[in-house]
Amino acid sequence: MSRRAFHRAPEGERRQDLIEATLDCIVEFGLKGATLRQIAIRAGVTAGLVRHYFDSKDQMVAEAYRAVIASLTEKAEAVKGNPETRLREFIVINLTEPVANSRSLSLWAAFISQVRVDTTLAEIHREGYLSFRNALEGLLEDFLIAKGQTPADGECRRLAIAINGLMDGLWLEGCLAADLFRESELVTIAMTSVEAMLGLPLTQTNNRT
Amino acid sequence: MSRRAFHRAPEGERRQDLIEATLDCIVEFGLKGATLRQIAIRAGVTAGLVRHYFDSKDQMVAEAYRAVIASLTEKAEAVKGNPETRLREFIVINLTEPVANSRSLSLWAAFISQVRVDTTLAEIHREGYLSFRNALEGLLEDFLIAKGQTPADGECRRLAIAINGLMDGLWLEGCLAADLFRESELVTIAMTSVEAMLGLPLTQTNNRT
DNA sequence: GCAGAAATTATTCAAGCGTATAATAACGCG
DNA sequence: CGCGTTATTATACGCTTGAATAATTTCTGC
Repeated sequence: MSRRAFHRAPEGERRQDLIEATLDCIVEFGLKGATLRQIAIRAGVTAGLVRHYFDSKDQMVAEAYRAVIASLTEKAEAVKGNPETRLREFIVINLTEPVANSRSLSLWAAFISQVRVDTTLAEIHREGYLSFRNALEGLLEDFLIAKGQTPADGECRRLAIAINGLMDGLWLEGCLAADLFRESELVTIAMTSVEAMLGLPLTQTNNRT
Repeated sequence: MSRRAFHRAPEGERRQDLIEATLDCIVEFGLKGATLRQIAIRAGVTAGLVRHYFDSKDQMVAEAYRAVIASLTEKAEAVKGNPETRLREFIVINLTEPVANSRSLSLWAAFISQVRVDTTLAEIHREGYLSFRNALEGLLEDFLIAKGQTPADGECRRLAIAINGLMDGLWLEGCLAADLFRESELVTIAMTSVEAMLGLPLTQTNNRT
């Protein structure tokens, strides 16, 4: 009787593989189809191994959610350049691959639908949302100040909410039905709309050709 | 040995009760927690009855999704009045109760996350989305024409996409974190933003005091 | 108020779930 | 090279799931 051959992976790597496999399964089979056995198959291990790396399946799923949030926000929070460029880049990043695609939406929706059920997930969510909106608010403040304006109290907050809403919504549309839009149509719409909301142009600067 | 007492309900009523119970369970326990037994408890019947009214649990869930879509769109599509009032009303309806609340979002997200998994749900979704956006596009066209404009080809489509995106996003924010916004703050933000995007004021008309 | 139809309950079933535990293979270190 | 550690597999367990079927109650029409 011979057992399956295997190799011992470094802890961090295996954990990441398991999380990635979890996300793959959620996308492909939904949250309820993402069983330990399916996840294990996807990760190329056996189901029992999960509990060697995580206290429970639920804990692994929560960490997988953290990974999703991170993948949705990390790029946008790392933009560099002058305020105008950063604001433009922020918009572009959030409305194009890899942030905007149907896989991201599937994952995001799967977890959001659990926020009411699982308080752990609810916390992870709120953290991510606030940090994202604060980043946008900072971007807007920098931009307005750079344009010589002194935004009134609460003005940046109001704009951040509105623009965040607009971008969430366009992101949603882009993820749900990418085929209904021409290439980069959503980015153009977002730029035009944000310009209208700010009452200022977002001229393309610093673009290398 | 005595069995549980019961009464025979009219077909339509019982079906509706079962669908309602299904949605309640999805909100409270998530899609994977919405089991036949839980649903039956909620509906005040026993689990076996479900298959007397539906071919399978999956079919019942699909019909429950149809009901959700209908509840999210029926009010907005019934607005009356002149174009400006209808546009205003459309915005208000979609950003206030009962369309905008955390229950709606939970349900919507639960189903959206399954769109990739279940082709039946995917069809129901696309139908609902397009009919909603078309309604908005018609509203915008009527409004612009009433304002003496002759919108260029594709202009209404572009505006409908952008405004639909904005409203989806604000709806999302309102559902996710209602406590972060003052009463009707989102409606105000939406109005201001739409005015900016259209380049036209949305004066409050026909309001009875 | 009885008979027949059918709505509802009760029970059973196989499959799949997450978890627990024991056996074993791989690797690092002397 | 062999030994101990532990990452990994394998197996078993108790429970829940959706579905199927049988038993029973309710209701309608006469």
